[in-house]
Amino acid sequence: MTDIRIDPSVIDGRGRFDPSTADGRWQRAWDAAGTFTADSDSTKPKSYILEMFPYPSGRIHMGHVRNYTMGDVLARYQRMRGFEVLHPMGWDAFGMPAENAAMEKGVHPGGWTRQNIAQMKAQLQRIGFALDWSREIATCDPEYYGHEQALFADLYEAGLVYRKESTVNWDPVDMTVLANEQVIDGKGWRSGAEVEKRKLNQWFLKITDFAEDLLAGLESLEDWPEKVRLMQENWIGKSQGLEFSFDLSNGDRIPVYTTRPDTIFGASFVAVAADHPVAQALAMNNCDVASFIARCKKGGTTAAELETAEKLGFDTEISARHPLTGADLPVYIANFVLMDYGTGAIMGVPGHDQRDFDFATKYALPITRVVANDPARADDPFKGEAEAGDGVIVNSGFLNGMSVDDAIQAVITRAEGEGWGTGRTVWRLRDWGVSRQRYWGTPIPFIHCEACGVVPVPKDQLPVTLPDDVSFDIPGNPLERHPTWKHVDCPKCGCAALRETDTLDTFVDSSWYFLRFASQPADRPFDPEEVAKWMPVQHYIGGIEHAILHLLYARFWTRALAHMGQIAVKEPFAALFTQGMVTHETYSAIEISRVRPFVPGQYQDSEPLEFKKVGDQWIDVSTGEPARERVVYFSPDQIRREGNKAFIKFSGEEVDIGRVIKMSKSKKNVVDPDAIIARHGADAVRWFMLSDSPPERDLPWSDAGIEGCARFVQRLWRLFNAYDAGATGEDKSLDRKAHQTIAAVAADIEALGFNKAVARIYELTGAAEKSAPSASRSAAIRALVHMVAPMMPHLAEEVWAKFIYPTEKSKFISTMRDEYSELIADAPWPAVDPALLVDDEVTIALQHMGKLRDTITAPKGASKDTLEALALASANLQRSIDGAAVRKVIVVPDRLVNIVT
RNA sequence: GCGGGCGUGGCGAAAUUGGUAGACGCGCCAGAUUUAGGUUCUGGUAUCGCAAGAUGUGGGGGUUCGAGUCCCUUCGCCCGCACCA
Repeated sequence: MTDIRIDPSVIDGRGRFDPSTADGRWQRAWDAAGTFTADSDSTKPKSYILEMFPYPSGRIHMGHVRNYTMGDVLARYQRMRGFEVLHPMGWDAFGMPAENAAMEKGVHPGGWTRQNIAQMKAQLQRIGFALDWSREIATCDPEYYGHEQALFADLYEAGLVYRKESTVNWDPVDMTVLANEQVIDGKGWRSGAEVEKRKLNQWFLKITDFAEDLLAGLESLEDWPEKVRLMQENWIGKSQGLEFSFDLSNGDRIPVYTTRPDTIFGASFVAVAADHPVAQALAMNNCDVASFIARCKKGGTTAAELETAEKLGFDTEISARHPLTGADLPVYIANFVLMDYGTGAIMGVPGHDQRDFDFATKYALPITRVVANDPARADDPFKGEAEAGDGVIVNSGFLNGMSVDDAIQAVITRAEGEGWGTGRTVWRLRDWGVSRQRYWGTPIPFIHCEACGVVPVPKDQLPVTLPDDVSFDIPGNPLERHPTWKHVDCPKCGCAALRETDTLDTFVDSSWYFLRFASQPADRPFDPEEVAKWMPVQHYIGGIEHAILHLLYARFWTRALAHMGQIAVKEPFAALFTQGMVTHETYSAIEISRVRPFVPGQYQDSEPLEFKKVGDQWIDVSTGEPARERVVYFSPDQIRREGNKAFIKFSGEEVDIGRVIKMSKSKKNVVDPDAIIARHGADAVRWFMLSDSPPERDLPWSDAGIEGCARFVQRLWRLFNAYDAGATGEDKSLDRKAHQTIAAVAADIEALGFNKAVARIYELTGAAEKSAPSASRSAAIRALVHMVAPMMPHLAEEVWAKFIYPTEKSKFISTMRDEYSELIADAPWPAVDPALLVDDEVTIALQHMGKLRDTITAPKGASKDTLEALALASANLQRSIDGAAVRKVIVVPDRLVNIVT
């Protein structure tokens, strides 16, 4: 333990807490003492607290501050509860923004990233987080991604890695692959060219091998939010259905898959995906088919785009024989059928599937009802949309009268009996495509040899490091066009071969980083024994935006490692918490400007710009042409608020106050944590992050709010300043309040109800302020210092060192050594006396017909008869009853009496 | 299109198993302190009403002695959708 030796003179003498000196003082003290360095050999019980590590975009934003403050409170609280806590921090450092910066600013992605990391680390340190920086990792360091390459090779050996053709967004002008976010309205974000779908040979991870297990595992994740489990369940999307084939008039067969075999009699067409072999075969000899398929390839690859795109179909003029009715159904090629799901072909049942309904309506195909609410209404017309709901089967031969569920079983049984189909489980989950045609990522450690095929880079040659000498002035993958990097000798035969130039999806980097935090040997990814000491993560905190992909991938990766025997746990995160965003109102004004550039001489130089509104359009008065309207946003520090109005500080012009939305650069509604910390100190910001809004909900930032928090920091300082170690006398009600608060705050923190814990601390503070000096009051103040220590650690250390530790040390140190450790960061959570948790008096509500008429005070645990007698003695209650006959009296002990007349 | 979520004062919100709706904070109002502003302290603040009282948890309906909480229905807003991290 370090000796702190605070010189009282350095602590602000004007009676105010001064974060500008105190924050740094205690951050240095924790650092010097190694307070937050996790010891994996400790005999204490272990607790691993983890927040999702940040992408080093340049600056810490308020969302990070909120996220890490929550984790920090948990980490510090757990330490006070006697746990050895692992609370690490690192950087999810690969990704596109670095390449974008390289293209826009001409900097190297690595240099840009490392500079950002240095800056953001300094910012995090100024907030005073209890982090073990000795375990810091950045995924862009070869020391990290080299181990990742080794793990990838292990997965390959275990048969969980393979290559296949897959569709990407292709920008035909920039000749480059585009991410979904780089496709805007179907066009490339830089070139503006119409994006095409293109097939590439890519690397995949067999996450579908674990679909059943990933689904089943969700059951055990009791401390995950229900909604995240539901989202994952839907994402995995297990469905049971029927696979069967249609015989075609041209002699082919088309296997289709349906989750609604009960509606098979309602099938009026068959549709195949544009990539379907049947469609591809037709395209060979028919250019109409080929051009239709080309048309389907336009547009992006996102689910939303595919499913909202206008339904397009091409009648192949082939017919398919219905296996039960023998009817001939037309076969279409359709853009809404996906090759990746099921068999890439469907039976179209327009009556009971909305997409099929839209399609049938457009191409005038029959729409037959086969499910009805009531058998008598078997021929009711449709009201402009499909009916996907439950009901009774009608117009369906042997199925008539059955429920949907029974009919599904009946059709599967018959199909299997007659040999024309089989029941099959299909997953919505697809294998994870991890190939990225980019520079700034983990190189995929494989070599392509003409003779030997795909050969993994031997482990003793890892890491495969990225070359530094790359340029971003030409589109495309710099690794692909690097003059030497990809040329290597085949590790097997020694012949000239080519290195894989794809890099790994950055989600791979974040799928195992929590293991590397737990254990960091130089020669392998992690030490299983060390990992076992810490895993699983006890609390994992991050944004809801990761509810599906990151969390599913991390669960998969952990399972895959367990499958290979490398670790023992299957679920990486025992408890998950998804926090809300930090929001701020927006300030905007409409800027109206001349569309045509100003041409001297065309009109008078001195002529003022004048616009008038004609209908919805602004018109440039001098040219008569439509003017350009543009929304301009202003940042909060450019704005002065007055009542309900907002003005630009500089010009005094009034602006519109917009909605409270997530802080974002484009809307300029960001508040920089650094500026706030410089002004109010770290503790005020931390307190604000925890106050008011429940942590899972959005937190609206406000200047008034942070100022209120800064005032509360000073209010606590004054209360702690009034601490009297020698005070005597007992204040029983304050004792009760203090102990109830200690217990409730502990419960709130454990349930991550920080806003509630904050409210209780306010209440106890108010009660302590109002009470006269007494031993009880001094105890309440000591308890408060402990309780705020996880939330406002700098203030807590300062008051501990100045007001409490020096005076109490000599008195108690022999008997209460732990509580009186020099740093409050090392102190235990205050003990609770259970006898003080219950009140001896309670307030009883008196109701007449359920309406409140009076309240009385009664001893706790009073009998029903006593309460009834007390209630009937109430004048207010009697006035309401007004002599009516009492029919019933409901007494809820310690709560209420309700008279029914 | 599919999936998920959220609606309670001027604002952020709280409310064991259904049992006093609005704790706590912000803002606002009044007063005290201060040379002034800020700070600090005291009191008030759901709505209507002088009051008694009535109304009130997005809207409508139901169950119950009693509903923010349970059921049905309806409206509004937000988020995710596989190459953003």
